[in-house]
Amino acid sequence: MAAEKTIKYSRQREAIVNFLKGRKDHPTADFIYRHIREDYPNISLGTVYRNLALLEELGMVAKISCNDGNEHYDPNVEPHYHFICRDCGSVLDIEVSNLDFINTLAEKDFEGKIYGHNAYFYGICKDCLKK
Amino acid sequence: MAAEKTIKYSRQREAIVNFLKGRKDHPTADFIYRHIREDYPNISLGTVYRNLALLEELGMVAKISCNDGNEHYDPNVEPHYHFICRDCGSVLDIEVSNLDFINTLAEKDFEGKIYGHNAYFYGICKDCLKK
DNA sequence: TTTATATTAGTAATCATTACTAATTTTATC
DNA sequence: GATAAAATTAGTAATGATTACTAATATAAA
Repeated sequence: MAAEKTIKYSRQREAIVNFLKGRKDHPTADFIYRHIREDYPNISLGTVYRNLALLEELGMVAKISCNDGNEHYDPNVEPHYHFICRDCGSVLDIEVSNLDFINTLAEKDFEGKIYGHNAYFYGICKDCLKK
Repeated sequence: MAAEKTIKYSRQREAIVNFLKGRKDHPTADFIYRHIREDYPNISLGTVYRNLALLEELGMVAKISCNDGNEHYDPNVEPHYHFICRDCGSVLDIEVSNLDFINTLAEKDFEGKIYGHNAYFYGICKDCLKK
């Protein structure tokens, strides 16, 4: 029997959610920490990690592992694809038509069961193209 | 001017390459270390990491970051797709027809330049389906 | 063989993330 | 509004994967 833990409000958590919602680049925990510090100088990095993990558990935030060694966080939990800029490293949303049919393509000669996929696109973002 | 470093043979490196070539599951550095230790009890984990990095630099090994927190290594450097089993966590090759056209789909309404993509398929592998 | 240099084993350092703990906040109840 | 139980926090310590350092060893060319 899981002892459900009731969740109490915290300003730190609210600040984290608000900060995330205001960004398009899916920052890392450390980036969030350094920026929220401007408003809450005493917040600790552990609090940021703990809340991000909780928010993920609650389905309010998605963790994006995009192979740069750091976890990024996305307030948009709807399935969608990401683009990673080779120059600046930022992780951006990219709108792509539904690609679920590639699961069927992949399952064609595969002896296991495929439930889903994850895809990242690589290239140069709009801002870096200008430079 | 880059001072090119000549590369000398080492049995440890050879053992790493051979071990990797004999596997289908793209092991982690630590897994390779633990197995090569059976033949070379004195090999150190650092040697495994250093050689894997060198082999990657030489284009003889590919590093696969598949979101399970550990880097996996693949002796097949030709572009191909991977499958990750939700049960046992193993990373397997999966044969899929060329999917480069999804780059074009993704670039449609995107203001940057797309050079490539990376996709992972998730599900249950053949062996775990049996259980 | 000799000699220069790459490589190694072993260990220490780094970096992101997680765990721990006493003090503080939140929130339900009086 | 005061009280009390429980969640949350800040601060710090611990973890785990990976990288860096160094003196000793292995390789390869002369």
